[in-house]
Amino acid sequence: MPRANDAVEAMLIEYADLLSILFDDPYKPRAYEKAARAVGGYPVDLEGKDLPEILKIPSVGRSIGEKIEEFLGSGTMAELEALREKIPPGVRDMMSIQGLGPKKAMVIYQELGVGSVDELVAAIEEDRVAALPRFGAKTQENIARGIGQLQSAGGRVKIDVALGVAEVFVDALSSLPQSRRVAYAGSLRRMKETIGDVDLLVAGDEATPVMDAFVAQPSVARVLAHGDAKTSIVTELGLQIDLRVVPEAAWGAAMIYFTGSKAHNIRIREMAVRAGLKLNEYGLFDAKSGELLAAETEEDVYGRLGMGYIEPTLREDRGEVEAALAGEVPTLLTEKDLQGDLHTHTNLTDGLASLEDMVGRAAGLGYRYFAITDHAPNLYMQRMTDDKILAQRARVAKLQSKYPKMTLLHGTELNIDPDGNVDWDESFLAGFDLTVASVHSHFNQSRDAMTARMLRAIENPYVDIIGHLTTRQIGKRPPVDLDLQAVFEAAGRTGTALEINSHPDRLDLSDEHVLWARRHGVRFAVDTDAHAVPHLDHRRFGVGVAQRGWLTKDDVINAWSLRRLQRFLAEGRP
DNA sequence: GCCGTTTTCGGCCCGACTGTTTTCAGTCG
Repeated sequence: MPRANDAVEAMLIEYADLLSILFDDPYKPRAYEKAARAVGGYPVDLEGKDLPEILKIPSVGRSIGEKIEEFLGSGTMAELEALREKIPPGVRDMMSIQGLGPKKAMVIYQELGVGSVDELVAAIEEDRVAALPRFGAKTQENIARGIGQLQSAGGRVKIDVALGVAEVFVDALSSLPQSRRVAYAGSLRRMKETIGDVDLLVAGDEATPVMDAFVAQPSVARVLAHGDAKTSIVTELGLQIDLRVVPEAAWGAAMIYFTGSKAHNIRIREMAVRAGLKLNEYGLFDAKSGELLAAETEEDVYGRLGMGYIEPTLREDRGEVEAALAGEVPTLLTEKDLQGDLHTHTNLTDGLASLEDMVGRAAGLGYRYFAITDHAPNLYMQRMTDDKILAQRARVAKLQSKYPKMTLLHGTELNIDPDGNVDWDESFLAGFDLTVASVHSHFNQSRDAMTARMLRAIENPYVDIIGHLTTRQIGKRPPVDLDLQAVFEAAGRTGTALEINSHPDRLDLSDEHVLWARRHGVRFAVDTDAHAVPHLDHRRFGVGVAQRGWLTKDDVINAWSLRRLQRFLAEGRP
């Protein structure tokens, strides 16, 4: 369930959208958007908070504060309701069409009486949009295409898909003689779980040949814009890619700008303005003299603003600017810190690879320990038995002699049944080096039942790690309904680790859940849940989530030494 | 609407591209 903050954020953004449609003043909606972001990123849950508490949120003044208070108390806000009376919700929906903003949406509504995307489609078919003042055939065509894009792709792709596309383009552009440096930036570099469009950056003196080579790539389906500094295309998959070419001397400033996030950029630009400076994609300048102060590396630019380097995964305006100013940016978990993987499967159950192949790849990754955690009997389709899992334990023990530098741990992935019970009795569970417990069915239980179920599993002394807590599958299955506050408190109190499942379809916990859970002292396990050898490399995505959740290696049990991990696993057992 | 060791009023992040315009508004990132 979303926090109250998320509901408030959505309310403020809707209000800002309606203001931008109805009025000309651009600053008022911007103030609401800014406040909305501040609320969304605010670490304290606003549920039940009074006005003095609300006013502690930056960018929230009396006017917005009172609206938030009203909304928290009544679930709605009178002035928002009043604006909703004036504008059908479909007009706001139209703003999600590429190329159609608040002003054009309002003209379409006022002049044509068109108040929904469906009605807009009809109006375009009748050629009525092109005839509007300051519209035209081109504009109508672009809106039509924007609608097509909105309805087909729906926008975002999963991070592994975007990364694959980005790497192809980076390779192609890197081979050009005009390219000095090539990199992807944007939300992909920040490791967001889904990617709306891919941002590419090339350093070079000649933009035109790079832009021409870009639009000539085989997977380009359509060119949206083609300029000297900026070009945008859409691939056959419907993924938009933006390319910017900048002078090499401005690489650092450009990387900061194109990595974002937008909120982060706004924060540091405001800081620059206040210091009498100007920051853009070409560098940091003295506002008066125009003198260039920093541009070549990201470190230079942040340094000149009085901050240390900020990792891309932190750049969301969730406190990283304040931390950097105070010199308190945490040293984030990296792939290299991971000493092992604690959730993996073999072909004894539903994995594709043999025990030997999985362990072989784990050794190749340089792990100091590695856990095999095949499914337990209560997931009946896996056909697990006591004899089979004990035979596997013997095989693991035998295989150990081949890997003197890596300790093999024999574990299992238990099934949390609807009542919160898991497979096997305590004496049998005591025989495992570690256990992961996860929900695999009955996703639609009530919030109360699901929370009780999860708490019971967390309290079980033989459960070491909760796997994929919410069971969401990105774009396919929603998360289960849970009282996360209660779950995180219990996990922190009992020392039950929560998994960050690294599979790009899951990424469960999400970054926001990690931020929330770590405030309760929760420990995490960044695991792959690998069902095949290549899945072991998904850890890069799990590490991305961990970084976005501000985790250091001290927070992550499989970044610890074997001794420390074993002490952690032993704690709480009878 | 918010905010202030340059400001309690007058600013508000900045630049590129498109389309419909004869100098710029709208949109996007």
